[in-house]
Amino acid sequence: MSRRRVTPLHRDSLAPDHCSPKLRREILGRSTYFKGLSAEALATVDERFREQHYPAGKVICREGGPARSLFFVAHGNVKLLRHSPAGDDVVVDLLPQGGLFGGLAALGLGHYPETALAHTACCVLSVSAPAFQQLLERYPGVTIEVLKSASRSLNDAREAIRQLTTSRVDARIAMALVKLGERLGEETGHGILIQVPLPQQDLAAMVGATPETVSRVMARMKREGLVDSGRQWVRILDPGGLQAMIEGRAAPKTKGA
Amino acid sequence: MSRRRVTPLHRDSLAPDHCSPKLRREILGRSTYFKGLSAEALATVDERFREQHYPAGKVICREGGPARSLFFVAHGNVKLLRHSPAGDDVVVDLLPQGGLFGGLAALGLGHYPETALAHTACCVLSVSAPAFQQLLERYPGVTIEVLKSASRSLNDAREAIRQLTTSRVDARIAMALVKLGERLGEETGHGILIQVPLPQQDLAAMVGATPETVSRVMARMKREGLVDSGRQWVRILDPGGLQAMIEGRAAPKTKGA
DNA sequence: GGACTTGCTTGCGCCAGATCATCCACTGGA
DNA sequence: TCCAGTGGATGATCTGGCGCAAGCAAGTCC
Repeated sequence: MSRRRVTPLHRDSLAPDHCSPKLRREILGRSTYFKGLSAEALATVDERFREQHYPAGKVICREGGPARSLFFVAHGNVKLLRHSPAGDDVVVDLLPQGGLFGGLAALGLGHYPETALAHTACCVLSVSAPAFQQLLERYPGVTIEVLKSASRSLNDAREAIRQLTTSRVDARIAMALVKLGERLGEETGHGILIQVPLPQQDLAAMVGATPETVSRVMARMKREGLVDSGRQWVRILDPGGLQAMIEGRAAPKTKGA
Repeated sequence: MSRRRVTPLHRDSLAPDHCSPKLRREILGRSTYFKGLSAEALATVDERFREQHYPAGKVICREGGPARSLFFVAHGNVKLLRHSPAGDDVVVDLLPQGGLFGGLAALGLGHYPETALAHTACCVLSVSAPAFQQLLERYPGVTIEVLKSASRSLNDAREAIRQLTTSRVDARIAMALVKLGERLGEETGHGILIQVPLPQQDLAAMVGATPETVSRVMARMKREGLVDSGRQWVRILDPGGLQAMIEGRAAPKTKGA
C-alpha cells in the first residue's frame, strides 16, 4: 500500500504573514462578534485595534504576564498553552481565524492565564483592555456574542475534562483529530486534510500524552485505515471509525483473532 | 492523637429546603450579577424568576435534555455532572449560593451540557431562556458580569485540564481540597471545615480517580497531618502542606530517609 | 547533492493507579 | 439497643501508558 507521501500542506499559502489593511475591516465585519454592527460602529471598533504580525513560533503573550490587551486572530492560527510547574506544556486551544484570546484580560483579571503562540505565521489585532471594555459597554450585542463564544469554549473545556478523566488515550486522540478536522480540516479527494502543521508533539500536548504514545496510536490508526499521516500532517480517512474509537467500542488491542 | 470524630456538619442548618420569599430578592440583589441594579430593575429581574425547591440528591436538569431555562442557586449547593458513555460521572463543578447554571441554554444551545443535581437540599430560581436573553439585552451590565463569571469558569476548567494532564492524583486531590476550602470552607478552631457533605466518591469524580485511590491518598494526608476527615467531611489543617503537594514538591513515597 | 536537523517509529522496563475483594466503623432507623 | 446499610480502609494483583534510548526518514541548508 502507499507509504505516506510528501507533505500535502502548502505552508505559505496557508498563512501569509501580511494582512492587507483593506481586508482588516472586512475580516472584523465577518467575525461572529462584530457582524451585527453598522458600518460606522464597525469603523469605531476597527480603529481601536492595532495590527501586529508574528512569524510562526513567536510568542504573542505569555502566561502570567500583565494582561494589557485582548487579541483577535485576523489571519493564521494561534495556539494557546498552559505550562506546568514541571515545565510541560498543555495545548488548551488552537484558534482559527476569528478567534478571540486574552479575553480575561479585558475583564479585570491581572494576568494572562495562558501563553499564546503563533502556530502559523499570523496577523493579530489587539485592543487595550479598557478600550475593549468600552466597546462592550457601547455595543451590548457584541458582549452577548462574546459571552456565547466563552460559553462554547467552557463547554468544550468541560468536555475535554470529561474525556481526560474517563477515556483512554486512543479515544482522546481520535476525538482531538475529529475536532481538528471539523475546525481546521479541508475535504480533499482522499479524506479530510487538517490544514495546519500538526506535529505529534502538539497532538500529544493536546490530549495529555507523550509523543511516543501518539505515534503508537497513530500507527494503529494507519494500520486500520482510519487516518493517513506523515511529518506534521494528518489526513482523516474514516471519520466513522474514529467515532467508534471515541465511543470506546474499538479494537482495544491488536485483536489477533 | 484524637481519632477522627463525629460528623461536624449540621446538615439541616446547612441547607434548609425553604427559601423565604422575602429573602429571595435580597439574595438576588446581593449576587455578583445583579448587585449593580436599581431597585426597580431588580424587581423586574426578580419577577422573571420562578422558585423551585429540591431535596438533596434530586435532579434539577439532565445532560442532553432540551434546554429551556437557566438557573440561579438561591440556597444550598448544586453539583454539575457530565456522564461518559460508559456510565462514569465526572463532577465538573460544585456551585455555592449565587451560582448560575444551565447558562448555555439561554444562549441558543439546544441542550443542557451537563446534569445538575441538588447536592444539598436547595432552593433554585429559574428563568426561561428567552426571558433571560431579554434581561441581558435590557441590562448590559448584567451581561458583562455573566461574561466575567463565564471567563472565570473557563479559566478554572482549563486549569483543571492542565492539572489532569500534568499532575499526579495526589496533587489533584490536594488542589481540589484547597479550592473547595476556599469556596465552601469555614474557618474553625481546628482548621478549615468544608461546609458540604463530601463523600470520597464525589472527590474521586472531581479529580478523575477511583474512591480507593482517594482513600489511600487521604490516609497519607491524615498521617502527615495535612487534613482530618471522616464520613462525608473533610477539614483542612495545613493549607501550606497541601500547596506543597500541589506543586509536586511533596513526599513522593513513604520517604524512608 | 550531501550533511545536518528535526520529527516519527519502535523496543523494553517500569510504575502510578485501576480493579477486585474484603473487612471495618459509623450512622440512622426500628 | 441492635441491625442493616453505606462509606471508608487496605491488601493483592494487573495494566495502560510513560521514560529512555536507539534507529530511521523527510525536509533544510549550505
